[in-house]
Amino acid sequence: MRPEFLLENQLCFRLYTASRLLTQAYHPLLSEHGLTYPQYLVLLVLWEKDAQPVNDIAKRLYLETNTVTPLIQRMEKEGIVTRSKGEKDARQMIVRLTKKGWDLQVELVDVPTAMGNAVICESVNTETAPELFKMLDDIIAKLKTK
Amino acid sequence: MRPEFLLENQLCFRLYTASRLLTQAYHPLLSEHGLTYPQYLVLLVLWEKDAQPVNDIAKRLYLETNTVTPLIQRMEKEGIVTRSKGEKDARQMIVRLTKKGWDLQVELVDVPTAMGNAVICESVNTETAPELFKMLDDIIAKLKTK
DNA sequence: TAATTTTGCATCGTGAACGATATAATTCAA
DNA sequence: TTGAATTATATCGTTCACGATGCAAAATTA
Repeated sequence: MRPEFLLENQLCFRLYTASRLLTQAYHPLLSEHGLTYPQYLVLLVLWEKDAQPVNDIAKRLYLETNTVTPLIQRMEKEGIVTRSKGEKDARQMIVRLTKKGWDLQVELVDVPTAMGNAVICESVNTETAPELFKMLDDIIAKLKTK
Repeated sequence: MRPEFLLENQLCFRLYTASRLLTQAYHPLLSEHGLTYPQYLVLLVLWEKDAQPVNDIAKRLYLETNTVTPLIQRMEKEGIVTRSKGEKDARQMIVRLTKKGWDLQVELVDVPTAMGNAVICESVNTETAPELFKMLDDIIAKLKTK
């Protein structure tokens, strides 16, 4: 068999696996507060800047609106955000944090550090992380054609 | 806002995004042959060693059987694999490649190289790839508790 | 201004992921 | 050997992802 067909030689499989396992590691920390990982990502975006249209949130996460719309509708049902038509542009749906959405920022304050520690190992540490970030950023930049 | 809450500072988001975008890059190459990326992963496992029980395939991919079972059922429906009860252990479901499954190996022979080239950039190349692989492998090893 | 194109969002269908649960076969222990 | 625990797989429900499509509002162009 050609060596390229070996799972061990494939970058995508590593990214796919590492991503899934790390998301799984977030699970207990987030489900405790009724959140999924993609919902947590939306919160990160809104904590940074509240009252954004669906499209801006989607772009920030490199997702399509057909993924983000139902996701945010579920968050609305949970009372984490509100959705209301844009005043300047009636096509836009502006997403705003509720008090509950802001409160979650306090409740989840230790999550980033906990997750950072979860991956610290011989080859990935405060010294080498920038290199890893650079490589992943370059891969993302190369692949996002839109 | 605490800097840890910035999307830019989070490893998981990078892995999640890079994984999704790279899987999307596989899409045109695979859908042409009626395959999805996870189905392609199952083929990689079976090309390496045919006639494996569901559990071995799942373990190799770090997935649960409740993900792999329906996935393989779909592949069976497409005529890519067959499923039959294990003779030694009647609980096992042995998955075997059909002729169509083996033929796909020839049809997809250029995929690994094409995907490798798709991510080559300044910081990720033949020289630096081993470092990236090592870091991702260490992260995976640290996270797979089972 | 009227007609056309583009944009922003929503809906639908399909295929993962994955927690929870069920079932049958095997193994282990009393 | 019988009963209990374990193992291998399957099923179910929910939530992403994402291609395809639809629709209304806005922007562009004739």
